[in-house]
Amino acid sequence: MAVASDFSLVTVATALSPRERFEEFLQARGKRVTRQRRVIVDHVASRHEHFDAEQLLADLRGTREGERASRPTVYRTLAEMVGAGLLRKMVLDGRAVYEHDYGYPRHDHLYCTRCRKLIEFSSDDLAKICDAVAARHQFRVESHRLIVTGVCVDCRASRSRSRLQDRV
Amino acid sequence: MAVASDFSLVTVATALSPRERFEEFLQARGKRVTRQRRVIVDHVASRHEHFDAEQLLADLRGTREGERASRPTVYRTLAEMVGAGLLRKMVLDGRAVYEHDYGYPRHDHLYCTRCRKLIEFSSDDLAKICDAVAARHQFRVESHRLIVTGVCVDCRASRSRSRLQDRV
DNA sequence: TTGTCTGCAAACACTTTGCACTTTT
DNA sequence: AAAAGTGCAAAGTGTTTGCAGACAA
Repeated sequence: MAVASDFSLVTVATALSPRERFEEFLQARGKRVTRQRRVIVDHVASRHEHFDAEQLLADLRGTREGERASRPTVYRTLAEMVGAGLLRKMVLDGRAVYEHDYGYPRHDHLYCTRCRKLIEFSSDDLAKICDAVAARHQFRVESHRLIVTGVCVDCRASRSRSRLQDRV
Repeated sequence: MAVASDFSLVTVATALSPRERFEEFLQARGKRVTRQRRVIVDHVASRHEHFDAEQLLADLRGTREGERASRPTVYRTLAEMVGAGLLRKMVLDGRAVYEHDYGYPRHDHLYCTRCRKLIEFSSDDLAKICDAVAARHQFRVESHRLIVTGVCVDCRASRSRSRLQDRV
């Protein structure tokens, strides 16, 4: 899945590697650094695309024995990584999709309903709008999520392809 | 569930009642106007809050025989109402939540993670941002959805209440 | 009458959980 | 050794589907 790569340099600027950060997070709360957790963070860190639990599981199954993890462990570890601030979770078409959140600037998405591609973008004005609205309602903002749904350039060109059902 | 009611007057300005609009929609495509479909549109139209399938089902069960509908029929009819432009669907905490979309201006939401209340707001600037971003990516916008997550005034006041788990 | 709709039960996709065993600390 | 983690199988959610009988047109 294609992803805007303009942000990759930022990652380099991060002090700890995702794996280090995760281990620190685990140790800080008496959790253990297991083979499975290492395998999962490393695998996730090695790729920059959006992914879901099932994809990750399939990827790991494709690797050699000793680098795998069961479905429950994958789900449990993804949840921990979200807690550790390594991943962000969003729900799309009924299943959870994850993206990197460590060393990446906050951003939102354009979502193509035909090919299901996610295109990242960020907007300072958007944050201002959220703050202004929140202030008006005396609401304390923790985060926001904007998804702009439509059709991407590629799919506008090749309109032959049958449209996938919108299940937003 | 409390909802900003600033929009209610707009509803009055609508030409057809939700029920009429739905029947028109059904007839236009050879679908039938059944007792269940009538019961469901009427019930939904009689209330202005956000709701999910399970709530609607429970509400109908509380009414007298002859005004009920089975779970599959409720789900099927909600999907049709979305198709008819009567309802908008959004996914929150893992289940579909519906709100009126007929005669209501487009808006977005503040979502309180403590009491799970949805507060509506609308912003012209937001639409401009979406358009600008889309133009930059040659993306054709069909819709957008912004959810600002945080804590509402009421919950900020009564902080005693244990925080519900964030499952956005 | 004819074809759609309904309700039931069963199937679904995705995710979580109970528990005996394994591993890290 | 003690505590936490793993994998399996099973259980959950919320939602959808196959089908026989019910009903609108």
